Amino acid sequence: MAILPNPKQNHLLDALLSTEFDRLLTDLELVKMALGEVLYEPGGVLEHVYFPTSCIISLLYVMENGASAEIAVVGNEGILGISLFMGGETTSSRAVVQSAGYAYKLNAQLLKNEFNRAGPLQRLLLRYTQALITQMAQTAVCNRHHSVEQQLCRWLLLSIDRLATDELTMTQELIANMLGVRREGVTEAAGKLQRDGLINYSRGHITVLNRPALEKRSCECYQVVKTEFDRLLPAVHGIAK
Amino acid sequence: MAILPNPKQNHLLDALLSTEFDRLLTDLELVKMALGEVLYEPGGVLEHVYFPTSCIISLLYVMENGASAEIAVVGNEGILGISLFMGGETTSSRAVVQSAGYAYKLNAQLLKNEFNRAGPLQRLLLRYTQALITQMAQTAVCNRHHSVEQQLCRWLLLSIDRLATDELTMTQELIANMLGVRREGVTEAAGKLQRDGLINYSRGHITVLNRPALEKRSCECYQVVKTEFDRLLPAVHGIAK
DNA sequence: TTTACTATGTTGCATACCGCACATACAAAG
DNA sequence: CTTTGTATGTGCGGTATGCAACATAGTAAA
Repeated sequence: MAILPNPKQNHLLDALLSTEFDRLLTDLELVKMALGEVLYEPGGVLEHVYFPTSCIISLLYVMENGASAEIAVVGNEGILGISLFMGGETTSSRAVVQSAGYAYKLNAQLLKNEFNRAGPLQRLLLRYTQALITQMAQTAVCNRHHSVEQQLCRWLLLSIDRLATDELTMTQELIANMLGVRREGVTEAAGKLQRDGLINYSRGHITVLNRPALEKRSCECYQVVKTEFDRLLPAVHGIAK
Repeated sequence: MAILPNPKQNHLLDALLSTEFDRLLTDLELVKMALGEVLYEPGGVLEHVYFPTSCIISLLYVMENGASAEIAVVGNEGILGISLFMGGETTSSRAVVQSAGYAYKLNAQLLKNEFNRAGPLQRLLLRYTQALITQMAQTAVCNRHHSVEQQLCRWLLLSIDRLATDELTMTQELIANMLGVRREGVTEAAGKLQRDGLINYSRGHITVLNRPALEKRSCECYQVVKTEFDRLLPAVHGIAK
């Protein structure tokens, strides 16, 4: 069950050329990520970046009045800390562990050095950033136009895509915070999905039972994001040339 | 009144070192941008990038059902076509001229070559992209939590910041498309702002009369975006070292 | 001046979501 | 087994916005 953690479980690390990978390998530190752990606060200085293998990180913005909204999620397909190499120096949103698991931590300066070689790793990270931009843009659209149910479907799909399993550990309360809606709204939408046999949940454990049906009930946003990630970041396995 | 167009009116071009600027100068082509002109369609191949000097470009996503939402705006502080150097090759959203004016057009390959030198221009473009990401993220938050009036204020402020003037040529119908709300909603919000003396409008011409008051009525999103642009892209004037 | 068009104003109704209050049900700890 | 806490279910009123239909008013062309 518990798979032995391995840096190659992160798609970006997996896509590196062996020379680049070897340069970083000794500095990659395996860390356990606990649910709810806050990795970055807005405005903080970036000391490390994280390559998730089996956890999911939420990027969220918390407003002055305390209300929040998720901007994007990062899982084993990506890296947390893009503003490091984009030049921001500081983080721009809060990063919270949404699903517990493992990640590899890397010193910020080391990644920056590698990025500045302007080689395959740089190109790979920029492509990933482009995919992340698509996810953010689609989140904006989704927030404007789609119902809570549609957004919940999108959110569940994006989450299970980033885990090996069809099961999530996540209360409705937390999902509501992510989506920036009321908990009751999530309860209602989730209740419908459960009655229709698409999902099953109980006290913080959600299981997706009928994935195709969930995709149908979701808005187009899920497919747009997924397609763009697949296009920009195909499973390249060490051939990021 | 009509200022002679000059590439240096674009802040990114203005921030370049003279050696870089000189390499590009002869290939910069001044183009007139007409209101409503569509520069990119999603999925299209990028043949040119644009450096606006006196126009504003809207990046918008149009959904399957025809509804739309603005993702970000690009004016003389930026460049249209970031996915070129981010590695996407194709554009990911529709780009429409929101306010007529001028821009400098540049062959995509030339910019790509310059970007790949991994020098000051690359760092500048990445910083700009980071600022654009902030704008998109904030749009997502704003769409979730703020009223039409607040969003209208934000939108007006972001727009006039990107022009030299306090006047915009823009019907309420078009603003509604950008914000992804009903035209009536804009009419109502704009009517209130006019009654309170903050703006003046008539048949597609909007004048901002009381900018500080507009900032007060806006949500925090405007300041967040503005602060981040100012932080990442101070007026450097040829010292992007 | 008249006509036609486009932009803006207004009203009525439907609905999705919010905020609040509280009921229920499951689960872990004593 | 009981207690306690957390997760989920439900109902009620309020509000913002959506959808639709139509009125008015500038502007420009005939």
